[in-house]
Amino acid sequence: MPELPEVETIRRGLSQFIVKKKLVKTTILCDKSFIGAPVTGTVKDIRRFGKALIIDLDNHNSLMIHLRMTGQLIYDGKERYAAGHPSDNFTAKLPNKQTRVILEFDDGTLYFNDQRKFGFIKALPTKEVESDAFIKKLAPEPWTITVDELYEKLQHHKNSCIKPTILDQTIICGLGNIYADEALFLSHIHPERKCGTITRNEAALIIKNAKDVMEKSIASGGSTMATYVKADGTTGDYLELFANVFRREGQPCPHCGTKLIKIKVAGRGTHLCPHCQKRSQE
DNA sequence: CTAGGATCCTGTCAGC
DNA sequence: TGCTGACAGGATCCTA
Repeated sequence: MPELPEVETIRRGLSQFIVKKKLVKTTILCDKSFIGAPVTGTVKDIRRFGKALIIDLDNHNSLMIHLRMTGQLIYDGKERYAAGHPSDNFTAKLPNKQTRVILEFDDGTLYFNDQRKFGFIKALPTKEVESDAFIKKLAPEPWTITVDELYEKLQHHKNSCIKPTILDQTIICGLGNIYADEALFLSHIHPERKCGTITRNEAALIIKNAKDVMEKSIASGGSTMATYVKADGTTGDYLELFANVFRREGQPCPHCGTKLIKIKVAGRGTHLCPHCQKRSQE
């Protein structure tokens, strides 16, 4: 799914199209993709908490949207704005087989597509957004978390591997599978290092690099979800240009030239340089 | 309490 | 061509 930078990019992009527009009708094509009762109203603002988007209406109702692994938001109006999990749906005719919810506005239609149905749209009163079970648990993002807070949390999970721990949104918020691998690579930390072995300086490094890699992605417009057309006519993923290690197994490490490898850590595909990221402490 | 694995669901791809 | 298993940019639930 889109991680924090992609969701932030969607927030900014979608705001251009639906703020001040009126949501007039909701069509639910998959029951599990919409929680609560449909609402109508004019969009006042779009907020983001971690990887969740909140669309606030002017009548104290809100829609919380989480794209999870394969969610997409495609606004079809005078022009089309498409974002989320990259696929042909961005340019396809809509609705289609993967369309789960259709939100009709006064000047366009917002399609919520989600191949695996893990994502959802939830209607709730605006005042209950911040006390929502998911939102409430979120840890601070890399821009606001302190080194002390992350370091202390890692000590509470001293026997867990560092990678799945920084994917936990209640530990540090915003990282997903791509940016976790990228941040650990830049920090020269092996994804299977036990949290108990991570030093205070290394915790600081993880925060700094998570921030750097996500800022770089936001600055380039959530580059990892966009596609471009290569000289030979085939499409490429900006992710290929952006990532140092993600989906680059077999290629040389940009730092030392060693072949990058892919392993499995806590069930997730994990990319690293076996030379730059040592399992044992220096 | 932690840590690990299974699970939700659909689709694609590699290998036989 | 058809089948099978592995895998997938997330998060929760269950078990030991």
